[in-house]
Amino acid sequence: MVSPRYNRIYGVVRRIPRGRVATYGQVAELAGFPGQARQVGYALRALSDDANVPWHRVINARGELSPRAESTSVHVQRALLRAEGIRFDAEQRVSFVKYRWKPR
DNA sequence: TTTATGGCTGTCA
DNA sequence: ATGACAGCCATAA
Repeated sequence: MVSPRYNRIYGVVRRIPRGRVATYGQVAELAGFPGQARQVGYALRALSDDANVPWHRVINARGELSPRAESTSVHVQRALLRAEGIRFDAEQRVSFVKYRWKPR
């Protein structure tokens, strides 16, 4: 059994459409925990592999992928995003103007 | 209970 | 543009 906030966070992440990205802060806010972006990171970190959550669509406020314990994960994440049609610039950053998820 | 550590973020030098 | 700092607070030990 997981804590309610985690479920809340997972729910928000699941709403991110394909080909779009959201920041940790944004997810935190939508989940009802403004300013707690870090907790979002923890929630995603604790996420099991078989869980149906597109964790790769969540990136940091700079438009970059957040490095995790596993150094390979960044590489994987980037591959997943590109597979969804998201482009990276020379700095390996995502354009929020184009891909930022705008929930209504 | 106290400490240390984080897949973050905004501000300032 | 890059680096340092300070808040947010849940987990693990």
